[in-house]
Amino acid sequence: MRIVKTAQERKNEILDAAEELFAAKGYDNASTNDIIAKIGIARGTLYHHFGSKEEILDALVERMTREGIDRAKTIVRDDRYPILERLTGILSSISVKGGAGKEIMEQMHKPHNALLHQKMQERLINGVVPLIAQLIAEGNESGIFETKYPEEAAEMIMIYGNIAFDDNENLTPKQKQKKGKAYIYNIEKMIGAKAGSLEKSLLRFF
Amino acid sequence: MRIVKTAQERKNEILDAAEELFAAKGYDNASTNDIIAKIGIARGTLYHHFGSKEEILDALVERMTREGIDRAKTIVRDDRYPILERLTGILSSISVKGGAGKEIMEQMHKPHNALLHQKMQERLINGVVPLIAQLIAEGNESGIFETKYPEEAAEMIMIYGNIAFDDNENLTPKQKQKKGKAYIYNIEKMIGAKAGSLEKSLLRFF
DNA sequence: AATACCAACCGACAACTTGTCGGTTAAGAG
DNA sequence: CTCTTAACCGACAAGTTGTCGGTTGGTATT
Repeated sequence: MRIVKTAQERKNEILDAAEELFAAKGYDNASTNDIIAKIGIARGTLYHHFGSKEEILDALVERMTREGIDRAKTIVRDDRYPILERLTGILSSISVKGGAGKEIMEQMHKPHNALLHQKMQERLINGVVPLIAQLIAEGNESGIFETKYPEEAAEMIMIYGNIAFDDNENLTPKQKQKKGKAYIYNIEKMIGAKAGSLEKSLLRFF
Repeated sequence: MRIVKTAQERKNEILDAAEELFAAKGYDNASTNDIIAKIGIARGTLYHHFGSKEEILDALVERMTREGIDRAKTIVRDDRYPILERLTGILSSISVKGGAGKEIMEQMHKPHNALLHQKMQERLINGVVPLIAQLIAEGNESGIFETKYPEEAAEMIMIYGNIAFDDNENLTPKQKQKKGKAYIYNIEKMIGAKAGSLEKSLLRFF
């Protein structure tokens, strides 16, 4: 008797396997055969649920980024907190962004994961940049920031943040800390925030 | 009678073909068979000159970036020009960076070129960031800039510049111009340059 | 409780990949 | 005129993705 599951269950099962395998071997080197072997299904079954290997990757990227983006959204909208706090909240969620998918993040900058990396980056940027931009614009109006280009500043913050805190395994803790400080310092200057205001607010998160 | 060429000649021939094919179809979708068919050599010949398909990519990336990096180096070292001019010189060479390899740049952000994209980015960053950092540090000493973190500011400038002016085909000229202005504006603020000084210097290039 | 339907499942197979390897040949050295 | 060797060749192994006709388990219908 063959085992039958709902499409949703099976899809998740496939994504779970893909996530592990892509993290361990990279997208290029993990084959669809590896996936089906891992969960014991036939080739046809895999392609019944996903149209191609890349479609699996897309679904996985979607699943991996959804949580982070949703969290960022709720942070931005929660006006119980001042703008500064909400901004630092997002920034810290960017550089942490590990949590569950930490090991995949660590593998991501490796060459054989270029596609995964690019797709995640694109989704994170599209999802989070508008949120940061909105916050900066708000801060602009309320007088705590001052910049002519909130949208572009947000892009710069997000893109750099995403790349710079990515391939950092070879840095000492001290270097990492310096890099983080410099990041905050540069952001403050760029959006015209009072020197030290972001850093101060960021400290409250730890 | 079979045609024999020097290793250098043959390698360039292979890289030429690879460049065209990767630009047209992407690295993933262009096969080694496409390459050897295009120049009429046998499989074994290709692998006599390059150890793997990825090695071809690496050599190609090296060839494509070498010229730009060399140019940036000479710009930085040429102290006949003031610091401001040298900095804007590099910046414009980043966002232009087209010239010969323009069409490949236009294809580069597409998904099937993620690896090429990543490798070029890495090389450009490693090659150019130290140059920008040095310029900023010099400007710092001479009093025209003011920042605590020249190195990190340089990273941010380069990384954002590289990504932002990359997938821009879908922007109107007007939007592009705004983006460019914002980029310069943000850099000025970040490195503590006098407002408008960079932009003014940049105009002299056109 | 028999019937019919269909989504989930299967695995052989086609068509392609990359990389290997033993053998061949042009061209220069001695 | 040989000898050596770097450049060259193409058949082949081992693997990859995606397809497709056919099977089967659950579920709705009567």
